Amino acid sequence: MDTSEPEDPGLVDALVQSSFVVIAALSSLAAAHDLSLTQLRVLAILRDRRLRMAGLAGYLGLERSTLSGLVDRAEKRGLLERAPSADDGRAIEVFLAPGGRELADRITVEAGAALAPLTAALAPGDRARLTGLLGSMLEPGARPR
Amino acid sequence: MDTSEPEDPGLVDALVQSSFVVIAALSSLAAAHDLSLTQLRVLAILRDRRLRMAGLAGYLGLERSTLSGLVDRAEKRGLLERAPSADDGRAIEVFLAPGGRELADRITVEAGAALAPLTAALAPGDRARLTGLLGSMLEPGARPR
DNA sequence: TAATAATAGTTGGTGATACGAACTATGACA
DNA sequence: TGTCATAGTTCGTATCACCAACTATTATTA
Repeated sequence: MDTSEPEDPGLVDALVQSSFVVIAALSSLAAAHDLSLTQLRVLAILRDRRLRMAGLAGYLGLERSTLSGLVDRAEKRGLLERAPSADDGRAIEVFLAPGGRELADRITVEAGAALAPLTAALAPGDRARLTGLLGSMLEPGARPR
Repeated sequence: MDTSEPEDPGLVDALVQSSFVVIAALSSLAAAHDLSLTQLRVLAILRDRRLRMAGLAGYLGLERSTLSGLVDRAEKRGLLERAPSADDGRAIEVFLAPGGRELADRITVEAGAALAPLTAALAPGDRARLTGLLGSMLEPGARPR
């Protein structure tokens, strides 16, 4: 007699554990390039986007004030650039500087390698299945909060 | 003509994205209890274990010195307790204080709720499939690094 | 057994991260 | 035009995390 809402501690545990493992791998990859995990995220996000400070803060779930310092440091390192928005005199757009693009590309490759021990544990068919399941879990509207 | 190592940017992307979503949910859950993500992890880890400082640092991938302050603050809040090890006069064991156990239990429940939007997006059969796939991905020896 | 080395944890210094509040400048609107 | 809202920044504070140096205890080994 299964009631409506099935409890799934197994799935929650698996999600949490695998997430920590993935994040740990990315963190150490970031550290290898002297980046914080957040900076790595910024590079990844800006790989195919150009965002205003507030937009980037939204993606990251951070305050605008936090971003100021973050972008400052990344700009000083030649990873990001700032430019005033053409549409809005108050707004500032952030995008990858050449150095940032190069690093972002390299990190994308390295991330695949860093996670290979995980993905390689699955048969090709299972890899595709997992990709599909994660994808449908992330479908718009599903995000917590 | 598929060569030996299939590239799977789709899976890597899905893993990274879902991990960030899960971690963000846990972070905001932690913040709701005035905890950092690391402190939340400590509570979760010590839920069924009693560890020395170095052991806990190992689980978390942090330096021992980082743990000292972390445990200090948590101890001051009544979440953790320290006790000298019976076996080794140098070692100190850390474990949940009553307040920490209560909070850890509550957070376990809330984590399930926080991730419900994700897990609910899947049919029961898919939930089980996903749990299985993540589980085999995390099988011993698969961990990156 | 006495001297040396290794280990456990802490302390102190530094830099990055993140927040909130207060501030400036620009845009929206009434 | 005057008021209000928005975009970013700056400032102050607390946490997080690292490293190097230190104390205390345990292991080695000569």
